[in-house]
Amino acid sequence: MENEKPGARRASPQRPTLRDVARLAGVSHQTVSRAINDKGEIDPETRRRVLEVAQQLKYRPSRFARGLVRPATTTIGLIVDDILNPFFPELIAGVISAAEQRSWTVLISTTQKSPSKELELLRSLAGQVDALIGYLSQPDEAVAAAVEGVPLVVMHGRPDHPVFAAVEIDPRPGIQAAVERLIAHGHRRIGMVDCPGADYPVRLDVLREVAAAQGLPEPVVTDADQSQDGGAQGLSRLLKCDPDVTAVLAFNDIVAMGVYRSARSLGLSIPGDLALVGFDGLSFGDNLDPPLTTINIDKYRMGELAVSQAEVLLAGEKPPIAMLTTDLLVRSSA
Amino acid sequence: MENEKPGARRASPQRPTLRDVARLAGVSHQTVSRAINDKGEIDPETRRRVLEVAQQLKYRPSRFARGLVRPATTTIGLIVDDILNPFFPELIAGVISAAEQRSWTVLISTTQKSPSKELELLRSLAGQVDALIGYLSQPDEAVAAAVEGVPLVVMHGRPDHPVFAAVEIDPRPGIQAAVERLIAHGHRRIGMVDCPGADYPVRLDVLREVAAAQGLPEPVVTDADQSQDGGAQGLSRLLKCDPDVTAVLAFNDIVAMGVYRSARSLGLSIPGDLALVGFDGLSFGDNLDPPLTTINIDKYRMGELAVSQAEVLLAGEKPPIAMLTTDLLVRSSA
DNA sequence: TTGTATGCGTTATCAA
DNA sequence: TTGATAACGCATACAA
Repeated sequence: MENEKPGARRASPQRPTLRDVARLAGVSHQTVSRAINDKGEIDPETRRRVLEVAQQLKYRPSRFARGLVRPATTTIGLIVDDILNPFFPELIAGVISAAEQRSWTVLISTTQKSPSKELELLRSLAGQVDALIGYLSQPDEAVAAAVEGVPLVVMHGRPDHPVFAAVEIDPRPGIQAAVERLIAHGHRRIGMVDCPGADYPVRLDVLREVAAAQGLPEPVVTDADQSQDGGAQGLSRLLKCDPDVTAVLAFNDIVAMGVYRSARSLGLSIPGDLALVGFDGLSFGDNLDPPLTTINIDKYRMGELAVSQAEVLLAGEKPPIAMLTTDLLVRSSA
Repeated sequence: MENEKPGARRASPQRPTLRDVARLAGVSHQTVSRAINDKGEIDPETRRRVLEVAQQLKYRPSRFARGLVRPATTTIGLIVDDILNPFFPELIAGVISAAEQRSWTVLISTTQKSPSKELELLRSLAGQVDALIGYLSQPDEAVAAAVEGVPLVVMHGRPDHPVFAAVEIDPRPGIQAAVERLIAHGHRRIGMVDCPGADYPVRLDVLREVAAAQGLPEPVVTDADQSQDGGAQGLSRLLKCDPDVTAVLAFNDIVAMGVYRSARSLGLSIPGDLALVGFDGLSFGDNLDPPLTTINIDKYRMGELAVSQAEVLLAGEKPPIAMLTTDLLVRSSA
């Protein structure tokens, strides 16, 4: 019996299917499948003909239908704050590389500093992937609700969450080394341009502890926006609070760049008048004048670790927090 | 008739399906579907029960099965050279934003400067997306074979290809403005640290034309690797060729950073002894000392344009090349 | 309110 | 070498 409506039943501009090709080539859809997938058991001539028709129809297999039938390929989603911050590309590179090793594919999205979009993005991505990795800012409960059971690895630096896996940064070794170096250079009054709420364990707390342990006076602190402008304003505020500060720890390298600018306009030389230590170990810090001494994080490794965590999650277990250490990358600003 | 093997038929650790949940909840799979998708026609109580079972089973709908049945969502793949080069994150941001506006999802991959992986990546990605956008280095024929009919937008700067769509950068306005500025500052002998093969239209050619049109002597050129080291070596080679060069155009900002370093070690001040113009308009150039004057490309817009091109391709047409202009971003190095 | 039957586009099995 | 036929997991008419 002939089918009345070959392909006319479908909504207008739809993609051709295996059956469409089959019909036009006068074979069964199964034969087309053989041709497309280069299976052996097929006459070279029919193969050629089928392929020709397929090309003419611009046939392309549906990834959904394939996914349904073929052995599972795992896909992970990665959400970052702001891809323009050089911190993330390195992290992303680590994630991609680790995923590639496992033949996973990764889907990347960014909220571009608009935290309001985070939940929505999380929700939409959660429907498309097997696991998620995120540098997030929304509250854990909201996040948990949004991902609805999809395994999630967080890197946002937060206390332990019951179901998420996490990779965290231990700022202590780096801060310890930085403080020791500052002391060795005669500094005692340390200031910090902080960006509260964005880190855990909290860098400032660690700085205070280390300073206290070394017999230093309580560090002077000012809160700033996580940006160059924030850093610039932060330094002038810091100096207004306490003009005797001779060394500054910036929340991160971006903030540190603001400190450079501010120092320059204040007529302060680095490291002569002011020693400066950044945080993150961004490579471009090496091109600042003078090159920025900074507490380094292995961002690439961080991405790799996140993928490992996701792997464990996917296996149905909850891994312990993956800890990443820090060290001091000595350049010239301190 | 009872089914003998409820779920035992499947390979061991497989994901639960709608039917598994249905069985455990003692309802039909259809009812489960209703509960999961929050359809109205369902008793709140059974809904609750079903959801509970689903959660307990850690049920998550298959994205493939959904994709098969639901109205199509389009996914595009983006391949870049090297996500660590700050040029790309901006471009990526543009792509993501434009895709988001269309409710498309983006799959990002990078070859990390390993061109050999490019074709393989292309092939694998081609199977997972509806269209591709790529900053590629392999020959067009090889690329065409790899993507096998998947619509592709290229940004690698190459002569027109019969089936790919393209977005290209017109370096002329920027170079014109740069040369004029250099002339206004008394420069006549211009050098270029070039990275041949990576651009089209070729920046060097344009520079030559512009210089000639302005009655300047033929620019001195040296070929360099597209990296900081390349830039550093490039400058010393350039100066060895012609010690009278007073102004340099770098192939891009990364190369320009190498020029800075080299100039510093040569005891040359910028812009006093040597005027320097970069290419790309990377934002970090503003933090160099002195801030880098550079020929700017709107990278974000470039990403947006690529998505538009993809959209046209997806509609079955081949769009004309999208041209992106350049301008001079005057900072202080020239 | 709930269940039955059907189809989405592909691959795999098995018979012709 | 080819072609029926049956999954894959889900959603949606339509029937109960």
